[in-house]
Formats: sequence, structure tokens, C-alpha cells
Amino acid sequence: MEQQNHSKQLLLQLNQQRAKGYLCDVIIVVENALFRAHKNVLAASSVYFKSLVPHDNLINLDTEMVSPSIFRQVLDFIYTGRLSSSDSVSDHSISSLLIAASYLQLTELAALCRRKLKCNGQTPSSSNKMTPSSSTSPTPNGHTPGPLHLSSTPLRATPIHNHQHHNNHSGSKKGSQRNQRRGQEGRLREDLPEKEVYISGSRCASLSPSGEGRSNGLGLDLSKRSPSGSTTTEEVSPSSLLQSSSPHSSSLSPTPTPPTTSSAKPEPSKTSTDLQPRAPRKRPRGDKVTTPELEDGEVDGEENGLDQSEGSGQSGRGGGGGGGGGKGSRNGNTNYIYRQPQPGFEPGVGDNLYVCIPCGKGFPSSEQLNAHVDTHTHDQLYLKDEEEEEEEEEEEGGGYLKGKDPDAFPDDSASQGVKPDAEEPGHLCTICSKSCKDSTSLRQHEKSHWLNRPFPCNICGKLFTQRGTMTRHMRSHLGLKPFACEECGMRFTRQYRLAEHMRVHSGEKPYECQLCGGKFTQQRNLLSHMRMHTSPS
DNA sequence: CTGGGGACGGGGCCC
DNA sequence: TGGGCCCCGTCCCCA
Repeated sequence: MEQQNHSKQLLLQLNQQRAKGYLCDVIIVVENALFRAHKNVLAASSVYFKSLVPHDNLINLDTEMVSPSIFRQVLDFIYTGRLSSSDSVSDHSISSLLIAASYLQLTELAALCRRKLKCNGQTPSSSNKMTPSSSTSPTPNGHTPGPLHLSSTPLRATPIHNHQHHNNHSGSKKGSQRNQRRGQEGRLREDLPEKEVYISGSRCASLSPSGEGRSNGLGLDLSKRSPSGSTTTEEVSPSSLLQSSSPHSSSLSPTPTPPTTSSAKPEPSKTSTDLQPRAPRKRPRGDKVTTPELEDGEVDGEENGLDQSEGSGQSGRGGGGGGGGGKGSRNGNTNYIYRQPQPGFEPGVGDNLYVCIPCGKGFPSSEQLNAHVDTHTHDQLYLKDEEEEEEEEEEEGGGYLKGKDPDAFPDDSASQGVKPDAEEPGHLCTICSKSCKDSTSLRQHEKSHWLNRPFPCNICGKLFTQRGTMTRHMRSHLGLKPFACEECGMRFTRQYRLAEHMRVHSGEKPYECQLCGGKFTQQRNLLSHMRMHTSPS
């Protein structure tokens, strides 16, 4: 008894799920493109991926070996067993595919490419050298062919994973985990001197003597190995991910510990705990870590971005209220905006969390949305913008909150609802009457009233009002923690946090309760404490 | 079990 | 663009 087409149907389902991002548990970064996929499928197709996916949820591929467009074909092949129409596949493309297939140790695809080249009368030249069955000649990039190096030790390209994520699996919260983390952090700190790594330049200058890991000083291991094991420099610019190219965003591998050493005993750190009034909490707060384990359009935990702040009335700033979404910018990825669920789709069920601004259609994944957005021509977008602007002009200010792309605001903002500076001597916000010192501050302030969030996270799709916030958010995905405590090695994403943390070691408690005299190291804890005083109970 | 305190992560916003 | 600060939320420890 055998179910006909079972495997075919299974693959079909998987591919459909991939298209929707459903149950995808790994993200592959290729240059500036992100691909979501299923670990099982990748592992079943490629020895290379098989070695990586157990450890990493985010995998960065060498862009000299595979381009986004090529990888898309590769992924399609993995999920369908087919290559796209041969008409559209040039020999050059096939060669590129062959290189990629060899790099990724997709032997079947490599063989297919070779056959295709042969049929076309091409001799798989350099790329052929990289095929599983052929020579060990280095790739144009200096890589050694992957398939020839099926080391028992999984060799990493540039796995991007959050070590917090790994740590949080541990059942025992104390003791060993603390030590483990402490050791890891201690090692991180030791790596700090070797930080000749340039983000934008995508170059790692130094290699630790052991060669097992390079740190960029941000707590990240920049060591990058091709599947074959040849260590290469970081090829993927962090700006690919962050787009805004934060200087700290260079490294893509937050894990400081290569697989071969991940289980190694952490070096005991100095008796830093002894210095502390109370040992800093060592439990990685990974419970809510934003690992890229995205599923089905999932954005992370407290998602629903808009309502989180706008609705909370935090600090009374989010005023402005109403107004639905807005148009995204027309450049790059920012032409979509995550906005409030609209009538007709339920985030919890349909997961159409990614909404195309021009047409309002919802999609379960950013990929689908991006693909859809591509169907809008710039002309369409501009045309619609102009139409809406005309409508807004007729609406007399009511359309101000429609949420334009702030970056798209022309300098003469009069037509956008922001009165010219000349008309607002005190630079008053037209929404809350806040007085700003200059037009720049006013503009920035007024952005806080907009309901659109022009800066999407490339990894989880979450949207932000400010680029800086988005960049900061990306650090959490990438595990970028540039600021290390010299006492205990603990690392932070923000300098302010480090300064705050240092008070744990110094014992300084600058925040005093005026009611009971209680002192606190953190202001937020004082505020929390004050609420205890003021709460009715 | 519960409440308070310690510590930390993340986002918003202003400078 | 990044730093600094604020707020919210959370987890853990401990009395």
C-alpha cells in the first residue's frame, strides 16, 4: 500500500508553507535579502545546511558564492526539485547556480546544473571544479569546494544566532547556567582586543590565535567559514541587514562560540561576583529573546507595534489619535508598513500582519508583501499619493495624520499639513501645541504623532518610527552588544544600560524615595517603588 | 504563595 | 545618527 504522490504533495505543502512563512524556523541572509525556510527541509537537502541549522536560526551566506537571486532559485529547487524555466536561465545563471549548489553542497542541483551546461554546449569551467565529484580547486573566492569537506565538525559560514537563545533552553536557571554565561561573557571580553573589524567595510582584520573565533568587539564572532571550512572575511555588510548601516551592526554572528567549542567549559571568570553587592542576574533573559524563529508572519512578542505605543498614551505623547496608517515611502523596503489590523483580517488567525499601504492588502509574511509590493509600479504609487494629497487638501487638516513617509516630506512642508516655520515662530506642533526649538525638532516631534512607521526591521518586519530605534532593535536580533562591563563581562546593547549596570558593582544608589528613604540603583525601580507607596492597596 | 526589591530588555522620544 | 533618558514589562530572588 502506498499513497500516490505522497512525497510530491508533502513537498508542495512545504513549499506553500514556505511561501507564507508558515512554520519557517530559519532565516537565510544573502546580501540584503532574507529568505525564510524550514530547517528540516534545508537539512534534508544539503549537508551544509544540515550542519548549520541545528545551531542557528539565522544563517548568513557568502555573497561571493551566492547572490539573492540565485539563492532564490536554489531555494525553489530545494522545495520543488525543479529549476525555473530554462528560457529564463542563462548559462551564466546556470554557472552561478552551480557555484551556489557546490557551495551549499546541494549535489543534486550541482549535477543538474552541470548537465544543463553540458546540454548547452558549455563546459562547466571554474564552477565545475567545485562540484562534489571534482577537484579541490579553490573557488574564485579562495574557498575550497564545500563538498570535499564534510567535516564532522560543523563549519559555519556566518551563522547568526542569538546565544541568549541557546542559553535559555537550560532548565536549571542558576548555578551552571550562570557560570556558563559568565564564562562565555568572560571569553567575550577577552576577545575584545581583537576587534579590528570593520562593519561597513565588511572586513575582519584579525583572527584570534586559535582561529576559532574573531570578535568585532561587539560580542560577536565574525569568523566565517565557507562550507568547506576555509575561513573567509565577512562578506555581508551589516548594512545589508540594517540598511541604515549602523556602525555597530557589522557582525552577523553574535555567537562567540563556534560549534566545536560551544560545549567547551567556559573559563572561570574572575571573582567578579565577589565584587558585587549582589551577583548580577545571569539568567539570559532569553525568554523573550527576539530570535529569528519567526513563524507565519510572526513578529515578535509584543508585536502589534502600533497599539503598543500609540494606544498606551505613554507620557501623553502619543496623542494625535486616529487616522489610519499611511503611505510608505517609495524606496526600497519601506513601501510597506505594518499597521493596525484592518477589518477583514485577523492577525491571530489569518496572520496577514504585513499590509501593503498602497492597496491595503494584508499578507502573512514580509516576503509575500515584498513580492506584492513589487507589483505596484512607482507610477502607481506616485499617482495614488497625488490623489490622496489632493483629498487631504480638501479635508482641511484632517488628513494630517494619514501618515506620510516622513522622509518623503519636502522641505516646504506647508502642503503636507505642517505649517512653514515662518508661520510658527515658536515652532509649535500642530497636534499637541508643543513648542520646539527649531523646525528640525518640530518635524521630528511631529513624527511621533504619525501612525505610520517607516522603518521596518528586515528580520521580523516590526516597524519603527525612527531609524535609530529600528537599528537598535536590529541589534537585539543580531545579538550585538557593544558595551561590556569590565567587572563581570556582561554585555549590553546600550551604553546607558552599562552605566546603569555599573551601579550594581559600585553599590551606588542615586535614586532615593522621598517617602521612606529607600535607595535604588535604577530610577525605574524607584518609580516602581513609588507606585507601591501611591497605590491604594 | 505573595509582595517588594533587584536587575535587565525593549521601544518611544528628545537632544 | 547615536546618546541619553523615560516608560513599560518581565524575571528572579528573597523575606
